[in-house]
Amino acid sequence: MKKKDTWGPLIHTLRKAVQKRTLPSVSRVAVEHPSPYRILVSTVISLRTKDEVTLKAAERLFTKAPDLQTLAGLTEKEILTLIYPAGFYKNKAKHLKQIARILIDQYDSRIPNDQAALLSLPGVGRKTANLVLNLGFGIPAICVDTHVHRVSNRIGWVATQTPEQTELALMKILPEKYWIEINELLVRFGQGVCTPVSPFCSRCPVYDNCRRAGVKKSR
DNA sequence: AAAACGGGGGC
DNA sequence: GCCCCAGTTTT
Repeated sequence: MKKKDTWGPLIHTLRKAVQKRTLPSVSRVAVEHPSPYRILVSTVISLRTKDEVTLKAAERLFTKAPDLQTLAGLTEKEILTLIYPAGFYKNKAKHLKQIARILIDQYDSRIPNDQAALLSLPGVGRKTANLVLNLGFGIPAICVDTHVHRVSNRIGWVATQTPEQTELALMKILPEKYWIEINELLVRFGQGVCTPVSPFCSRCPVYDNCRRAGVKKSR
């Protein structure tokens, strides 16, 4: 006997609230060029960097380095120039070159489709690894960024301190079939409605459950 | 658990 | 000027 799934309607409600927002940068890359290589590279670039900057940096890099071999052939400085001014560009350039080298030497020039292998790469944490699994391979995983962490706690889905705790808590309460879409949905909701300091509470469909954590003023 | 990495854009 | 950005690594 199965309990009725109340998540479907709730997710549908949230989706309507963010309907008009454009996709995050990595999702746009995924839509236009659904290759694990592009997902991985654009996700590394997207770390703490605005969508538009990420998109331009990724496009520039992809024209010079459309695959792992050409990426490994670029110097760190060349990569750095291509992805500037994405934040942390020195670290990212170093990591991208290292990643290309490691994948060519140890993974048969392929992007691995398992979490442990992805996590072993420099500059790749849980959020990046899970996003590559989701968008690159269609494998269910919950990737928790600042938006997902903040929103999940505010609207009362979880009560957690760290992103990893949020990931585990969401895996417990959310049916696996929603794991992929919930990432992008909560990010877009966090960007467009449940923003960090002055959220648009007037547009929020789940206001009644909100803890209003960290909310200074609402709009 | 907290600091460091980091330039650009929004307000 | 201050805050924020689809976080990760180091201390």
